Amino acid sequence: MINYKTIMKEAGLKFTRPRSLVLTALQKANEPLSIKEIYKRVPNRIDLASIYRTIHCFLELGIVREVPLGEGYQRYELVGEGKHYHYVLCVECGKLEDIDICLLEQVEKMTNYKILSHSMEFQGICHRCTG
Amino acid sequence: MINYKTIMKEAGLKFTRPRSLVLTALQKANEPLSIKEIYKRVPNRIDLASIYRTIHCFLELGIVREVPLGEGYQRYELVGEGKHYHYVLCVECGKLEDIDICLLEQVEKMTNYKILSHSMEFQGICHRCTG
DNA sequence: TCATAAATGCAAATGATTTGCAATTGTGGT
DNA sequence: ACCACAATTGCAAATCATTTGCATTTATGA
Repeated sequence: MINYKTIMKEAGLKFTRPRSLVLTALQKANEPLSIKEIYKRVPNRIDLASIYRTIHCFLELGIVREVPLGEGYQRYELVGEGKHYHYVLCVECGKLEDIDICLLEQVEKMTNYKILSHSMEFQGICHRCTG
Repeated sequence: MINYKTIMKEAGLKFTRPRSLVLTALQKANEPLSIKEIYKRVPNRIDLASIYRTIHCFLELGIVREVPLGEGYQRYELVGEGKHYHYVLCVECGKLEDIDICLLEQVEKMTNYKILSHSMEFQGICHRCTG
């Protein structure tokens, strides 16, 4: 179990109510959430600006990663311990599935870069929608 | 050599001056361009809205692909014949390099989706900036 | 050359994200 | 438990990317 409060304390940041609520929303979700979706899932209507600020803070801490699905906005998900996902979005029915591949290490070796973040998302038509 | 004029004609679209100029800008570029960069590189100041519309048209025709680098806007590049690229962006110095890997077929098999588009971009720190 | 649908430019609208600032709230020390 | 203070919030307004409506212009094929 990751102790987010400790992570934030060590970074000299406060563990505030809005931050806690955003974490909970992300933990409960079973897919990456947009800012608006987080907004809707958080009780007591936290301000949108605070959610944006919270997410940026989490991105810097490495708690959260960005999932760009080409929808015109970003989605975010908890990084969790080690393992992470990539997604296929069906552009017909909106279904989102995760794929279990990642090239991180391969790319670090190929490029000689220290990779900080990456995205690898696919858009297509799922088996059912293809007919 | 790809004949863009023919492609467009066959799709029932006009090969207009703005479209031609956007194509030229993309052909001359050695990296994916943002809408603003295209705007700046096109002579005679085509309207921004026309560039957006042109790019959408090219995306539909499959002439152009979207390259999301997490910069807050999109970049676009010509698809060319067959081969395409993925990128690593150095967040320190802004250098952009391409990587020669692609998982398209592997993912189509794994997921049983018809993949229409995908992104796979990396952000990190290049060898020189790491020191 | 002409007719006509398609495309453009302009200005205004939209949607996502950011920012300034006064009011509020965790946190560490007492 | 209380205080002091910096960090954070909420609100409203600003910004930036992208889209849209509409009157005017422009390729295209007859």
